Amino acid sequence: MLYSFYPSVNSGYSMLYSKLFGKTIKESPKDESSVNARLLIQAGFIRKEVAGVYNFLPLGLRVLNKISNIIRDEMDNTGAQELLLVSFQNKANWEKTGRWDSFDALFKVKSRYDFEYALGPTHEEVLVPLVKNFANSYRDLPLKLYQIQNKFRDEARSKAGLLRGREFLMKDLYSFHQSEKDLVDYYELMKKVYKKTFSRLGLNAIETLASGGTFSKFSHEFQVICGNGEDEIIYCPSGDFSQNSEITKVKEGKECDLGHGPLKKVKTIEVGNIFPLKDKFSKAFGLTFKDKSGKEKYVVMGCYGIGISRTMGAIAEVHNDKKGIVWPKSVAPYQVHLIHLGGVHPRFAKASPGESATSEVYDKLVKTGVEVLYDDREDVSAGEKFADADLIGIPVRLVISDKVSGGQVEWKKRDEDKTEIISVDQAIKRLG
RNA sequence: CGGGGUAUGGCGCAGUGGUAGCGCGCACCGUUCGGGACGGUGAGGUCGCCCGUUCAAAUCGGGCUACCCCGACCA
Repeated sequence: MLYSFYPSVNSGYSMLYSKLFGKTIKESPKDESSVNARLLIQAGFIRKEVAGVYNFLPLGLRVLNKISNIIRDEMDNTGAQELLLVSFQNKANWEKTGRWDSFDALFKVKSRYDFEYALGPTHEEVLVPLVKNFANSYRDLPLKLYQIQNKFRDEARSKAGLLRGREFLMKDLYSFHQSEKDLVDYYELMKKVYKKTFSRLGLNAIETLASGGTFSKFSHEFQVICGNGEDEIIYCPSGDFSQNSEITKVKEGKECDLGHGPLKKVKTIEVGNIFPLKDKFSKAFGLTFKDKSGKEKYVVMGCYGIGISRTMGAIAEVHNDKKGIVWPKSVAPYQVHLIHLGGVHPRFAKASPGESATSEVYDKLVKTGVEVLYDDREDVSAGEKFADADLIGIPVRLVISDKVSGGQVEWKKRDEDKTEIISVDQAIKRLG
């Protein structure tokens, strides 16, 4: 919560740029060419460890957490419960489903001794045996469990920054039902919930029919249109049809059945995917329950994933301009980028922060609960501060300089050119 | 996994046989202060790794590794 007793230092709500770990860099790294990686590295959100594996710096982690919390909110609203499963997984369970050999992106980890583990790329092999301990009766169903955790996949080729990594953050939810009918009801609900979740994240995700891979006969993907995406869909811009071009038999340009005009083919990023697993895994592990008449039946399952770090990459891919990232408000690391320009209090930063006009505004914003990144650097030109603010992409920029008088700020939104001078209180009202 | 490219200071780059340089950044001093300011001083590199050729290798030859891109693959 808010540390109001010590308002001028960093808290969960605020940060002094001079203290922020992870600075912007002027020239983007040459060994990255994807838009998301260049922007996110340049703006100080992430740093590459090895190919397809990225560290998240404080700004990046804030975005990741914003995304995660929106997803949590939506998942909890469907009656799901969050838990946290292991990354080191039991080899025997993977052999039981046959995926120890058939899942080719599976990382296999050997210990110095005779142990061997699967490094979790997905969690059916962990959760289904676990659920077996607790769900034995129709009274225990339906059951919806999810987690947010790093996944590992031994991709032949990682690429495009956060869009295809070997280690990435993912939300995976698994549902357990008495009947296929109950699964279908929840599955249909999740389609709506996914649509809404992505919309809250600032993405228009198109529900798309796709293959089921090693999981099921078919699945539904949530695809965001982006020229740099690696997927391709054929869809109706009016929203009643979309299929992954891997499986569709329909051709681009064909008239939509509902008369909306020609179907289009576009490149996309897959940010979510849901599968009706049915009894595939319950059979493998003997996950059964007793129904009302005492008959033993297989539990019917579904699973629902959202690539959280990939979604962050997708947002950066979609929401940017020549100057940098333009974060949607809901996932921005901070709501306000506060800038002080010389003139009002020359050398102000050498005085204790609480004494300058800008710091007073900063403290006021923080006390009100507004998340602020305050560029308190001295001896840095206006142009550089503006350039950094644009690069980082926080939705609202507030400037205090000799252009504004006491109690006022200059307000500018990241996605607009217009600036206006308003009172601090007005600014707070707008941010509320 | 096939093909292509790259590897020199924190970042971006130059340097085709004689012992490494520029811009940015960083540190200090001064001047600046609304769109990436200026002057001065200074720190920082076993030139990805190994082997070889040579009196001498960032530079030539061989091998390896890492990263990026295209393709194949991809809950």
